[in-house]
Amino acid sequence: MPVVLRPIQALRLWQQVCLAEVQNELPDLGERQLAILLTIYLDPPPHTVRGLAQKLNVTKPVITRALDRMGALKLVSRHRDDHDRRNVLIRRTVEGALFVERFGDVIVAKAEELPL
Amino acid sequence: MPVVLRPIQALRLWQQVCLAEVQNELPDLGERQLAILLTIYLDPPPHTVRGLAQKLNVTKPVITRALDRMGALKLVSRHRDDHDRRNVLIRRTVEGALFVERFGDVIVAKAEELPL
DNA sequence: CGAATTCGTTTCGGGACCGTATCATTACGC
DNA sequence: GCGTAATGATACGGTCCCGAAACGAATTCG
Repeated sequence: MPVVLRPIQALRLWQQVCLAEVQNELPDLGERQLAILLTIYLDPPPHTVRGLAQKLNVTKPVITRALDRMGALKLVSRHRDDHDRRNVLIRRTVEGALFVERFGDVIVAKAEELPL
Repeated sequence: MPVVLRPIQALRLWQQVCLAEVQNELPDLGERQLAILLTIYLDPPPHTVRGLAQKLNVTKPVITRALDRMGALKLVSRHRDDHDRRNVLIRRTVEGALFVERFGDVIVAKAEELPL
């Protein structure tokens, strides 16, 4: 069953979720950081700096710095690749999984509240 | 017909839209700016700085600065209220309406592409 | 081996944004 | 009028982020 969404509903949904995120006191990740985080949690591993940079069409330092910030928040973790020690593999964390899960729940909740 | 969205679909949707916004070259508004813009275009007028600040639960300078930036992008316009010249009324613009409309279309398109 | 390549990080200069406090202007009660 | 309240704008100090360039470490290839 495909997801049916009219433009006005789509915009309302986005507004409600943005409002919820702005109002809560949690650290709000930027659009780029959120895109990176969701990619790590939704796309199949392994994830590398270069791979993420290509997927998002941004430069590598953007990824490095986003990982610094999200790593400090324990949302992701970095590990050297033993097969090619130049690579850094980005992995999920328990905290990150929880964060993403809650975020998904917020979207679903706001979608259910949408006026018809 | 309520909007039905499972968590995994919600997250995928958010990821795809974030990716689309990050990848396009257009100015990317922050989460707050987007929340303000959508509120201006979705909620009934009139809109004032104070009203928006209350609705978003942020301080007034946040609104003023966001309006500065979005005003420079021609997405909104400011006008003095003739009935109470302390007030500033925020109004829509043609460019802003186009921006919002196009944004809604992106969300709808990404929703339709979601895997089941 | 040694040079070139690849990967992730760091540095640098600059811009965007925030929160607090303060300001100028306008409205309103006395 | 005059003081007070309200509105939006501004000043200041600080944090975060960006893009470009340069860098160190690891790998590949001649």
